[in-house]
Amino acid sequence: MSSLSGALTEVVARVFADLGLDPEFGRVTPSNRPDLGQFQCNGALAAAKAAKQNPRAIAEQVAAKLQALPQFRDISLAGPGFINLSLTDAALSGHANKLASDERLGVPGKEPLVVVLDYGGANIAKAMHVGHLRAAIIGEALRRLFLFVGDDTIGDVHMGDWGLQMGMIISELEIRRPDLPYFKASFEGPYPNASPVTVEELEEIYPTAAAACKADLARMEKARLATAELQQGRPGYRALWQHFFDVSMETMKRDYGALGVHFDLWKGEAHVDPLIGPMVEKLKQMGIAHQDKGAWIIPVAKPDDKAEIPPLILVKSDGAAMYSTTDLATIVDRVQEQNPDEILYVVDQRQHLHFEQVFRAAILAGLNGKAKMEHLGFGTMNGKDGKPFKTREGGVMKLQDLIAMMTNAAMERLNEQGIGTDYDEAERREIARKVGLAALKFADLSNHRIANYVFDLDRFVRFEGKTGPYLLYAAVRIKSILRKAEAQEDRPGSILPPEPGERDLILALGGLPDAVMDAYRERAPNKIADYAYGLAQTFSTYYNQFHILSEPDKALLRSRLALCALTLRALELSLSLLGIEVPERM
RNA sequence: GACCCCGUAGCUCAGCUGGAUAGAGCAGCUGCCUUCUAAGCAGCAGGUCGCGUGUUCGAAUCACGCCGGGGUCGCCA
Repeated sequence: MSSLSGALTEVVARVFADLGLDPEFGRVTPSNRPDLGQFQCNGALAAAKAAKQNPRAIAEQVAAKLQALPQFRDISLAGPGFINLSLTDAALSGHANKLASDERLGVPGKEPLVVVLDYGGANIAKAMHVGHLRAAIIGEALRRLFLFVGDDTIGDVHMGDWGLQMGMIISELEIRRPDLPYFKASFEGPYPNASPVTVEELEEIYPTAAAACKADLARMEKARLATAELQQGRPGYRALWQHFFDVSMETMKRDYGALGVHFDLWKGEAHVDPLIGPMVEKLKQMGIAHQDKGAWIIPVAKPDDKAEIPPLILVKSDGAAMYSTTDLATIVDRVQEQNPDEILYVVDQRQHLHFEQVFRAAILAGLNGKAKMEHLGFGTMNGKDGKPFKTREGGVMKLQDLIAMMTNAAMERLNEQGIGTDYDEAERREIARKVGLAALKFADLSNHRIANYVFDLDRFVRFEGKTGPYLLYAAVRIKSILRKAEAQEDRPGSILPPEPGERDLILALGGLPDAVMDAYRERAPNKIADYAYGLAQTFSTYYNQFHILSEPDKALLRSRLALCALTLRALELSLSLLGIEVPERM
C-alpha cells in the first residue's frame, strides 16, 4: 500500500509517461489550496520547462486523460498549469477501508538494511543531565522509525568510559586515598569485590578532578599518566575502572529506562580497547598513519576542502588513545560484529568536525566495510538567555529531577481537573508519568533536529496547545468512545463514503505513510510529530462536529466507530515511533 | 581569520528536493460544557520570511555578498 497522494502519484506519473514526459513530474501532494481541491500536481510547469512546451497545454492533456478515470470527483486547472484533484467519496472510503485492514496503515515495506544507531554517549561517573536528553530522545525515535520502516536496527549506547576523564578520576582517588590496594604497584591481589566509591561519590569526584586538572598543569599531567597506564593495562587501575563501570552502569540503566530509551548493546569505548593495538599497527603499515610531534596522526585533508581539515589524532604523544581512536576502533568492531549498511551517529552538532575526520580516516583505511556513516547532529538545549541551559542555581539539571518535575506537574493537572479521583493511586501515578514524559519528548521532537532550542521550564510544564499531552488526550478520548461503544454492543464496521465533515479525517489518515517515509528519508522525527499533531487536530474537529455514540443509524455509527478506531491506530503508531506511550485514560 | 549551523507573527517554533493567498502553539480579544473527557472546539487580530543582488514564468526555499546570533578549528569528549 501507500499513501493517498502516493497512489495518485502513480496514476498521474503514468499519464505523464504516456505523453512522453518524465514520470517524475507526476508527483501529487496534498493541496495547499483545499478550497480548490484535495490534491495538487504542479508537474506540468516543470515538464513544460524541460520540454519547451506550454505548461497550460500539458496540464490540459494530463487532465483530459485523468478525466477518464473513475476515482476523481473533480479535476481542474488553475493559474499557469496547476492541476487540482479531488477524489470521489467512494474512493476515499475505499481507501479508508483498505487502511483499516492494513497492519502497516499504508506504509510500504522495504528491503531491510542493517543499521547501527549510536545515540547514547552517557559518561561513566557523570550523572545524566539534560544534555544527554536530546541524543536519547531523538536516537530512540530514529531507532523505532527505522525498525518500523523495515530495517534491522542495533542501538548502541557507546558510553564514554575510556578517555582522559577516567585518568582524572583515578588520579583524584589516588590523591584522596593512596592507601587503597589499587594504587600499590606491588599488590598481587585479588582486589576487593566491592567498589571503593559509590556512584554518588563518583559524581562528586569527577567534576572536582576536572576542575583541578584545568587549573593545574601538573595535576593534569597526573591524569594523563593515569589514563595512559590504565590503557596499557595496569592491573590496579583496570580493577578500579571495572568498579566505576559497574556502579555507573546501574544508574545509567535506571535513567535510560525511566526515559523509555532502549539499547540493544551496552558497549562503551573501553570495549574496543583490544582492537586498538592491531588497528593502529595496520594503519601504520598501510602508511596511512604518520608520526608527527610525538603523536600518530592520519591526515584527512582533501585538495578541494573549503576549510582546512586538521588530521585525526590516532595516538597521543603520551601513547594514550583518545576518542577519535576509540571511534575508529568502534567502526572496526561494528563491521566485525554486525557488518552494517549504515552507521548513524546521533551526537551534538558541535562534534561535526570530529566525525568528518573519523569518517574520512575510516574510508581511507577501508575500515568501514560497506557501511555508510552519517552524523545526525542536533542543536544545543539553551536557556531563555540563549546560553546552554542551567538551573536557577546555575547548575546542570539532572535527568531524574527533570522527569520528576514533569511527572509532578502532570499529577497537579490531574488533581486540578478533578479527573481520576476514582482511579487507584498506582494508575494515577502511571498516568502522570506518561503525560510528563509525553510533554518532554514531544517538545523536543517537534523541533527540527539541527536547530538549537530554548528550554523554558515554564513553557514545558504547560500541557495545552501543541504538546504531547494534547496528543494523548485526543487518543484517550477515542479510547473512551470505543469502550463505551463496546459496552453498548456497537463495534466498528465498514467505512461508508464520507460526509463533507468526514473527508478531512480520511485525507489526514491517508497521509501517514508520507510522514513516516519523509521522516525516514530525512532522519527527521519532527515530521512525525507534525503529522501526529495535525491528525489529532483534525480528529478534534471531527469529534466536536459529530456526536458519534448517539448516532441512530447503525451503519453510520459503525462507520464512524471504524474511523475512530483507525485514527486511534494512526495516533498510537505515530506516538510509538516517537517513543511516547498512551495511557488508557487521563 | 577560515569553515559549519541558525535568523520566519510580541514569544517558542514548523514549512526550505522552487509553485497558487507563508502555517501552528503560546500570549491578547469573541463565542461554545443539562449528549462521547473543555488538557478541547469555532472565530478575530497579529508577517518588509535578517538585508541586498542574482537565477527563474515563479524564491521563505537555489546562488553570491553583507549583517546579527551560536559553534568548531591537532593531542578533552
